[in-house]
Amino acid sequence: MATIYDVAALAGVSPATVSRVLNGRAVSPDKERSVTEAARTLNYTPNRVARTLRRQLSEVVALVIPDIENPFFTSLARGVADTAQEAGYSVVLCNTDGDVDKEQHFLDIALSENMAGVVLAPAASTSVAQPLLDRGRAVVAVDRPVPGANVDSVVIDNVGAGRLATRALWDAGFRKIACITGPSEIVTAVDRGRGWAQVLDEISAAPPGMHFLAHADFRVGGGRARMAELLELASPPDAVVAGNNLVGVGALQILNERGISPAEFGIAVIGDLPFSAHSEDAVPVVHLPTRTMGTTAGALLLERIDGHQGPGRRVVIPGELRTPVPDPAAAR
Amino acid sequence: MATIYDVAALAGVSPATVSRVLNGRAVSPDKERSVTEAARTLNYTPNRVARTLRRQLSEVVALVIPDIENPFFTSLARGVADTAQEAGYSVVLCNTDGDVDKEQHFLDIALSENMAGVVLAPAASTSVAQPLLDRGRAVVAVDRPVPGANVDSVVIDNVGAGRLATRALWDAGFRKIACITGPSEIVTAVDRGRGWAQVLDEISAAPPGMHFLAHADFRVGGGRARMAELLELASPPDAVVAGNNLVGVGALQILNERGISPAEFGIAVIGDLPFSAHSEDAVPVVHLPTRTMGTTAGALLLERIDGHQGPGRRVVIPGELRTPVPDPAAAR
DNA sequence: TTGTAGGCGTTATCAG
DNA sequence: CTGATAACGCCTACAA
Repeated sequence: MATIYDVAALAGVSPATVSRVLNGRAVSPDKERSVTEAARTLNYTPNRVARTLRRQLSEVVALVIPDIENPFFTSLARGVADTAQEAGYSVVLCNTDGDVDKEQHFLDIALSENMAGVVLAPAASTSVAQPLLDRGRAVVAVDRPVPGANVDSVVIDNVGAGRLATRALWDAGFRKIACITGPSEIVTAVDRGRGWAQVLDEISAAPPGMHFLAHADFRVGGGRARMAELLELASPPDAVVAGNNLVGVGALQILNERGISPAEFGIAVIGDLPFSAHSEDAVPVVHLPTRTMGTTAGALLLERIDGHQGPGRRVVIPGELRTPVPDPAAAR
Repeated sequence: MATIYDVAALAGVSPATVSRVLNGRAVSPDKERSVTEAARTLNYTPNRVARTLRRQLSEVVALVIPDIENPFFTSLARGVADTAQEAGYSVVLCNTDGDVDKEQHFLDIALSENMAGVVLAPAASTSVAQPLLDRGRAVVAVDRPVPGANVDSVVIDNVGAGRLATRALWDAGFRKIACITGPSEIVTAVDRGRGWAQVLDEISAAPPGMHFLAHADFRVGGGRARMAELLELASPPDAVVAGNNLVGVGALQILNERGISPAEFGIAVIGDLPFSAHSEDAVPVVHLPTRTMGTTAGALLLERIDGHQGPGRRVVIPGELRTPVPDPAAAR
């Protein structure tokens, strides 16, 4: 591998001059030309490892997410990648599988690899990015907050999303509305459940009890299991709010398997249903602009990397209710 | 950040001895103890950048894929990550968006970051990993082959998968079977189309012409567009083979929107339908063991990293036809 | 503007 | 078994 010394020798200048050319600093035009030419003929590529060691900072940012198979997070990832790559940073994606230890491991690596920053969708509320912050590294939390004074966060208005979904079902005439949200350790999940409870407390003469609030894991299997249980209840609900996209898929699976139509049993989903092949799936959905969350998080991260100081900023992004329009083709 | 010198000073030994302890080399027990203790009290973490610079090789492998939003690739990614992390390597995921330039960029970075290896799902058949191979880096191609003598590859038996899907439709009684496959630049897509053509040539008295073979991009939108076109044909098909999972989703969308049931118009999909909420989607599917592809690719990569020499190995993984079982609940 | 030289933190070589 | 020392490739004072 050609080094900066090889280029310098071929160009007849010092390594320092080569470095200057590479980094766009003032150099006399003729030397600049001979350096770029020498670099090209040697097929020279700067060694990023050495550069990082010297500069104490690499041009890589990490994106740490709990579930790479959830379209919510892959869409988010694209947003982050777009802004970061725009600014010349490479993005490496780390999947924690919701495992706090794996997450910690990745954060350790981000630190010891001198990565410029981390966008973190924390697996749990105990996630700790303090070592990174102590070293002055940029950290932005996304989807869920992270403890720490100087971390920016980009989150959904989860209470509001829960309210929108619940309200949509109420307005459609359903009166016994249940909710399947995520694990009680995940703030996002709890908040969506709170939104559900708020609306019903405000609006309903007889708000349902807590037996209408189910906690699933945020996967298809969780949605299936809780949905099936709700239907077994002695006094079952007539509608359900699904706490995220995958829970929504699971719940819809159960309803479809049992031949229950959306007209008889209402369902509204928080988050966008992935890869839906059916217009019957055009249930009310609270659209979550995941890509925007990603670009926003990326922008905040870049600002921090560029030296922005100050306390953690908090960007709250509202969900947007989308009720299906009657489809003339399907209604034929 | 504590360095190896700090630890050495606190433990009363030389940096070299600390390094030996860290790397599990022979050291007297008492010194070993004082070193580990000093490391703990200083909260010492080895600087991976410096280590990589010195060793000329990092403990990171890259996985380069064309579409992070396609479950086919995320599942693959989990397989690769599992085996690689098992062996102590960190996996960084790079999304090329099918863009050859982005792909090249990531390969350059893998090189200049001294990464140990790359698992590459190439965006195009022109993808060139030669610079990596020249530097002795491990490279494994997955899903699609890559030019180069010493690259191992893990691919689907795409012709076989095309045959299975087509045969399933034929056996179900359909006689005018079309095929929507991927771009003609992608070998995977072409091979699946060849499988389709083979079966019909062998089995049909009047094999369809090439106007029954449509090339879409491998996305939902592509499946939709081509499916709609096929239905407009003066003499339309009565069944279709979808060339991948996303094309399958798109084709199903069109069929569902028009109220066409799988009984009247047959569809078989190569690849697993993601997040399906409907048992009507239980169409014949050629299951592709993506996770296994990932673990296999990871294993081959690790062998190469460990010094395995020799010409490129080729692992071909068969698809597996899964026909839906009649669902008593849905049939009620 | 240009060159010299030192150091980023680690590991490997070579004496002892 | 242990320690001093020289790299790994680059950047950046500092000096010219």
